Amino acid sequence: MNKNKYRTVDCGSLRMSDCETNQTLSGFVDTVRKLGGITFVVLRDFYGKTQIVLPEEIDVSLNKEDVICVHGIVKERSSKNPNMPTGDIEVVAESVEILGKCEKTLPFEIKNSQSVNEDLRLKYRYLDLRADYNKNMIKLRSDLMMYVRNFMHDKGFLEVQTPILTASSPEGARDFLVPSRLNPGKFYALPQAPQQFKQLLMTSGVDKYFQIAPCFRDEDARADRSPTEFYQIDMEMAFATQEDVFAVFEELYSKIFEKFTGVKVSTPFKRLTYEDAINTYASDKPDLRNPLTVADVSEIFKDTEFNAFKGNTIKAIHVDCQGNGRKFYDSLTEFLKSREAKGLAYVHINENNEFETGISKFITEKQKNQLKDVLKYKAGETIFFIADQKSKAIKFADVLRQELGKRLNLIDENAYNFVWIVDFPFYELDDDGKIEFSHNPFSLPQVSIEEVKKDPLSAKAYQYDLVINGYESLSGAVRNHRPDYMVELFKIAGYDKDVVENKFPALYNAFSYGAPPHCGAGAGFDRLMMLLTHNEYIRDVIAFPMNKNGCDPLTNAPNTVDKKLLKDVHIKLIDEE
RNA sequence: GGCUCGGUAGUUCAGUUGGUUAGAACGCCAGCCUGUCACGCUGGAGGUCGUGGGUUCGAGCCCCAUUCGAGUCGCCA
Repeated sequence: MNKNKYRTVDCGSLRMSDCETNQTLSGFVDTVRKLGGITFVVLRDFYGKTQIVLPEEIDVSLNKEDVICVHGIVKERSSKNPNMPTGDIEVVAESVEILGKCEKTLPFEIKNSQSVNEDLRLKYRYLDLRADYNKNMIKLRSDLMMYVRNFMHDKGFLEVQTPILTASSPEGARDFLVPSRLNPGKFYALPQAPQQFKQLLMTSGVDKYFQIAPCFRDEDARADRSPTEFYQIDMEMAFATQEDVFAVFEELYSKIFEKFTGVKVSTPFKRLTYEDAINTYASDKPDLRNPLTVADVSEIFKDTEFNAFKGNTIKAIHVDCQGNGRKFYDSLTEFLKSREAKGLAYVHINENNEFETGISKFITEKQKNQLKDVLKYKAGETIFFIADQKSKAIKFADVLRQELGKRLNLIDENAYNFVWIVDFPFYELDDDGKIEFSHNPFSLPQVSIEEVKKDPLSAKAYQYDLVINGYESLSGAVRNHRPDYMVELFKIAGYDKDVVENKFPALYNAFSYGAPPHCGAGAGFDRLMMLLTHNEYIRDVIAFPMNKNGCDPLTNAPNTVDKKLLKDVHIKLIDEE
């Protein structure tokens, strides 16, 4: 804070030792309490709050959120407020100047803004941000960004800024397009990630790169997904391996979580192969705070007479649900059906280890014993079954596992669980049974090209995610730096050499001049903020977020533009009749 | 694009089988109040019930359409 005519001290600093000193404070009027001749005003700035006393002689009419400047003497309070850091003192005003009057009726009460309709909050975001929780968020975000920058810089990473206007790439999400005035009919695209540029930097000989990079994707929003733009901690290392990337993030994240939440995080983080994650948790981003596991019991029921099970993949979860009545099961079934599952079968295990209720009459003694071997269930538990075609059975088992965790309070909300998901398959079959890239075509297979050709579907990629509390928080890979491999790998997925050359000319050409092996990752910065603040909504960790439909009610973006501007960029709108 | 939920005072919400003048809390305005700190007390202003149509003697409530918002599925490596 600068000392000047507006203030000699901020609103969070005065203590008993400052008593009898003359001070000048400026800030926003937080509350006004008038008691006859004497008026108490709580003055608020970014740093705190201080009570101001206006004696009867001072004739000024103040409203909430007026911006004022107060000169006065610090006095010990006759009745102190232990809930305020400055609660031992108050400033007895000698003069009050109104610097900025709050003339209009406030659209909402600032300290209650969290319960207000979000569109209204966004329209008046500048008022919403006056609230303490938002100021704390902005401060934390700034501190976190500085911490990451310092850490990466200290580790020898260079922050390199990559273009915001670049070329549209055929992979991944829908691009945001920007028309070119100088090149009629052509468009820039905003980058979905600096992926190509960071790999080009490696080819240029930059050894360690990072950037807190804006990324743009024109896709629909979710509570945890911003509809337009978000930030990534993007990094890449030359002559490095997967282990080197893991080491950077294990140190960075354990330090961040300890510094900003006080929670100790032990390293190295647990690792799960993609295959194990799917088999044990029915998800490639499992929340491991949830103790439930999913078992595949399809084999046990291969000769079943129960119609819903016949010919299907069957996943089972066993858990103690005692104390919950019929309503619990009905509502759970209802929930799964709302996600388009066909239904939810279950059996209870009574004290004598006998199956009862639900579908127990369809389960033979032999099947029961086999279930005991696989699930190791206990008396009093319930076994839930999901039966569907394989991909759906996995999907709904994941939904069920998460929902049981939530409804049975099995998740410690204050804990953080880190897990690396590794060994993603390089290829997978699409719905038509055709081989396609499962993650992206630019990672390196873990086996030789000859072996990939022999059995593409069992080839694993050096591709990894970091999952924190069920959020995919980082994704990365050891990249393929060999143009000859690129051609071969695209061929397996049914693409010719010229597809590689034409769609990814910069990378393909660059790699043809000798490229170092390199690897890296992109880690979601907004997601990290959400985890640190235990926030479910991504908009709550962004200073000026957009609404679900990619609109900003504050600036009215996106909006229509002048015809001349459109003409300049050679765009003609299709008129809607 | 699909599904679910919602739109009533400045804000958050209530509003019975469709029935008198649409309510509460907070906020706002005025008055009283010299130690409050979510100050208190008294009084007051404030409503196109998202929009359009329909059913009905009568609609905030029922029906249809539409619009805006949230959540979710698709989508997002």
